[in-house]
Amino acid sequence: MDIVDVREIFRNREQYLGKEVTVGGWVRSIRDSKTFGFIVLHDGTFFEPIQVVYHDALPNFDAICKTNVGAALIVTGTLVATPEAKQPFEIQATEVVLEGDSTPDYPLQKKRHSIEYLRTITHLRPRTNLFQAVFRVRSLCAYAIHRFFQERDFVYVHTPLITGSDCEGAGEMFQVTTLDLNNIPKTDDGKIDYSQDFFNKPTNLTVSGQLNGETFAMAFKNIYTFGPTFRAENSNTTRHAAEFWMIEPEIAFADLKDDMLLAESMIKYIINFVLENAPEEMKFFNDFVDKGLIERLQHVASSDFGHVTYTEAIEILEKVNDKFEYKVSWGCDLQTEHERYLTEEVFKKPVFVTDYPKEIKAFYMKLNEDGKTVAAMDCLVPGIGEIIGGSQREDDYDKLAARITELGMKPEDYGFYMDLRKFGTARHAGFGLGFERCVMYLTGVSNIRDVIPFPRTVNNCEL
RNA sequence: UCCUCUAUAGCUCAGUCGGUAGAGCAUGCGGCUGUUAACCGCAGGGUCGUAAGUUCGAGUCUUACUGGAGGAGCCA
Repeated sequence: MDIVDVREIFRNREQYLGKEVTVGGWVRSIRDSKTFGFIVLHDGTFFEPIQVVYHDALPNFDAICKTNVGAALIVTGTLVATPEAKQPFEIQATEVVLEGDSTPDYPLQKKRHSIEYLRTITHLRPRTNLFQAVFRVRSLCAYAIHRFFQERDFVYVHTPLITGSDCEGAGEMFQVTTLDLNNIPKTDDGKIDYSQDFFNKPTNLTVSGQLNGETFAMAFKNIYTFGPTFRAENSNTTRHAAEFWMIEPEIAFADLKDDMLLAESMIKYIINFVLENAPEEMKFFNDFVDKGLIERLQHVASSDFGHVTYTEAIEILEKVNDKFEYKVSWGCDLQTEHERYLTEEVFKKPVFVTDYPKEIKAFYMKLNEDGKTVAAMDCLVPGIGEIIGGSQREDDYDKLAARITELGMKPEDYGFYMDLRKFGTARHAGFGLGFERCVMYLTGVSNIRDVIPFPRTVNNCEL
């Protein structure tokens, strides 16, 4: 018995029509009349389910009628075209084998459930239309990102998840320790004795692979990282998670313009790849999650992203300051409401905001000639806000050392990072793309918890 | 962490002015020869998130707590 994927049947239907097929899947819906019944079977390989018709000629007809939603079945029968009906074809069953039954209290019923309810059944929600579509697109999106960089000969670098560097400074970190928290060893002066910890010093989960990535960029020229990232921030929003994935390319002999070109072509590549390879899923999002999604993505993929400097952006925003709860002026950080106004009202497409005041950006960003701004860029997209943050890196040893000192940090804590500026420094740039935010943008799904298979947020670490 | 909203049947919700609980779907049983979240009939199903308070009486009013949602900050 060769079980064929439903995807294979839909994609090569002519080859299967009129022939006997065997499929294995889970019951989405089942209903019976006196002498026959219908099963909507979904096998996970394709967004659309396949309809099975079973008659009372089957020896186990009564048992099939009692089958519950969610049960696993293996069905053999003839594939018949149904041009008059809603579905293109169906299987006239000659054999229905109950692989594993379900029960009447199966939490997914053949009706619409709220997304919040589905969130409470993390282990079952992948069986629903919405999450089938989300997680197939997530998978394709990851593949598209690897393809994009590999086609351009970027080297994929696995930067460490456990870091002993306490100088990443991008948010709260999760500490990693093997110390017995019920009996913490102390030194004579009462501090925690990390000499007894696994790594002989305090360690944390990474909040960014960028600094490590830079070392490889200064060896391989073009590299990217793609891996999990951890932030212990107490944020409770639709777009923050404690564990998320990030893509961080780093390119040498390149400046901020090259960086933005890379970011823009990457976003367009991902959009085109997903539209081409998940048409059914994208149509579903367009119809039921975010009307106008496909048109918007196609528009983004075929037009140039907007560009505006921070200073210009402030000028634009100051003219409509009465719209905002937080008034803008040069030097202030852009709030969510300002970012949304820029990308949703002014540009109506993704826009790069560049050259921010150095005070509101990280220490490693390249100081511009004006001495006031740095070569930073944020890419803002409608509906999500910041999806990419990047910069050209400060490659001048003395300027970087001065900036580190200016911020009250110690250059000696950044030994390896300073060495890169000492031994053959070169201009270089990079950015970080929030993978989940990218999936949200592609699908129109508005809560990050619904694009992560097993989301970890404050107070929530199920399964 | 702050602000706002919210919690009633397995699910989605209604419940008026404070007077001891209702619908649809789902489930069970019966009917139906082509359904599309099938349809028709009958039935079962509730400590109204938790704890206190006001009241003759609380799903309804008050307070606290817990969970959920949205917004803000932080960021990707």
